[in-house]
Amino acid sequence: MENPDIARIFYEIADLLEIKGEDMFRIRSYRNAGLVIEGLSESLRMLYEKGGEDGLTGIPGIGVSIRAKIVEILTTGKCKHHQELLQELPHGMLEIIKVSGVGPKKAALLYKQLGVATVDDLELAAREERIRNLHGFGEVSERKILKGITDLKSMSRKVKLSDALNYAERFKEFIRSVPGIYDIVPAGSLRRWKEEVGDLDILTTCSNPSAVMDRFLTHPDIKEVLSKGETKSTVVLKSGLQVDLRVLERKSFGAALQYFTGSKAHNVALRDRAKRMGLKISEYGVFKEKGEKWVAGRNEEDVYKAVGLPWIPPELREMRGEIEAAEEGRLPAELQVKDIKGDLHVHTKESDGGYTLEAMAEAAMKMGYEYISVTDHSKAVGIARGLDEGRILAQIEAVDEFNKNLKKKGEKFRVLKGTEVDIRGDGTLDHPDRVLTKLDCVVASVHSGFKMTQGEMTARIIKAIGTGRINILAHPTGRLIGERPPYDVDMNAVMDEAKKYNVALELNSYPERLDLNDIHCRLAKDKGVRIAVSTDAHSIHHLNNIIYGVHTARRGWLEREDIINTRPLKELMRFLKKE
DNA sequence: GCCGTTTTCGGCCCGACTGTTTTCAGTCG
Repeated sequence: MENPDIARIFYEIADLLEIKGEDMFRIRSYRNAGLVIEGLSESLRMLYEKGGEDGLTGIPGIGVSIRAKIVEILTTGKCKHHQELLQELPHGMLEIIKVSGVGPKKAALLYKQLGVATVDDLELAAREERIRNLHGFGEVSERKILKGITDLKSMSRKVKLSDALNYAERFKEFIRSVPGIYDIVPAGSLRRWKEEVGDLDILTTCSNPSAVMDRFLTHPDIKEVLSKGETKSTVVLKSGLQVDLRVLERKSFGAALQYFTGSKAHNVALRDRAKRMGLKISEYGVFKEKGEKWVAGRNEEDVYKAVGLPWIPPELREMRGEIEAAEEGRLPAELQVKDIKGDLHVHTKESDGGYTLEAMAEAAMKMGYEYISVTDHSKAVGIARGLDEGRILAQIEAVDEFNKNLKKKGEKFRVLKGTEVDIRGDGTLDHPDRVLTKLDCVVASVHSGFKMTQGEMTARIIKAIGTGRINILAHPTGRLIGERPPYDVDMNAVMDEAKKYNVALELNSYPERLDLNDIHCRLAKDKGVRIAVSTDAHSIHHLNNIIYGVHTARRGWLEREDIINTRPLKELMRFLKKE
């Protein structure tokens, strides 16, 4: 049982209690516990193994009762309270409330009156027009339920951050032409740079609100308008992505931006704090004197200032201790793209890249970098035309030659001799030592055998680290967002070993990878393990993906000092030589 | 169920939109 499994149990308890109509605040506690657990950087299982029940104390939102349930789940694999609730209410109820427009109250009524216990029951009841006669329902709600079921079945997955950014840009362009417009800003999880985005929240301020709304609703990508009002409309695009548009007065822009950026948990905590200070925060501003007097809201800084906090970067607003850190003045310094001095994971035409060494270097120089490390695949990755010993030795010569020419021209830029050497199934490396010792930067990674058990995979990677020949462990979990889950590896053990052998873990900036993720980055920081933010570029254009890595690093609370490729070349070389 | 710069009891974030109602409950974010 790992954190996501435990969180799911608490979410289900919350849902089931809500259907039963129990106390709202108790329900919120369970849901909040789920949120908190999902956001933890350490595994509850590990904490419990290390420190017993005491190891689980002090986690905000986890009190005596929920802590006992966590222990119960960790030791027995189950939670009695959860099981009992599932005895009382059919499991299908958890699915029914996922149908848009059907919440816990309606689900309970449908179950009580019509015996609807599954989504299939619900569909049948709607088709047979049995729902319209219930109190609080009508023909329209019946139709909506049928539609909600269809949508649920064809539910489009979340979209990748990079795709969401593209959509947001297109809407910005589209709305920009409306006269009297001041601001158009994407908020929500996109502004927090979350790796996947469920829906798009766009915020506008305008002297003519209805014109913005009218324009928005005519966007050609819209498949369906879910709701429309004077200040808020919701649509679904042909791609299945949901987009919300809010129109506000300029006076409220900061408060609205704060509110719509979320996360929800962060906002709840912030509002709670405001309340304790005799203030009220809404999307319209910060108010005092029983919500009568507007005191702030024009910009975000003012909102945070009103509750005695410095501005908190959006990437940190996940309720992972950012409010306490803000209060104590220990928020991480924001990593900037310009802090990155070079890219340590770059492919060329020699393996599966699209450009020559010279072209990649030139592109990197244009970005203002001081160095790149050329890291083509090794022979085991046949599909990528991985390099054997002869070819990598030739590449080493080519790099030396290229650097010599740079020097002649008075350029300070340097190309590091590198490899992305394959970690074979048995944990050995796919180049011999006599090759690896000739290189400046050895990046190692797993490209096969993803189905190994956790024990096997962890041993494999630890063995590779233990060779002492590796500088960077690339895409450490192997996941592809929305396509392939991470392989099963004990990241705690890998990090401990990496620290011991001066190996940095990569934060791969490919939008499909973002591997390490934010939570693992935070764990690495806590453990003092170094990170390399690289792009794994296969083309000159991919070098720009560094932005995704930088913002993910921010989400993981990483600062410049935690990242090896923020160092100038000389200092970087000291790390690579394990000095 | 959690939590505490007024509290170990008594609070707990706030507002928009919809459909079914004749003033509001439910849902959603």
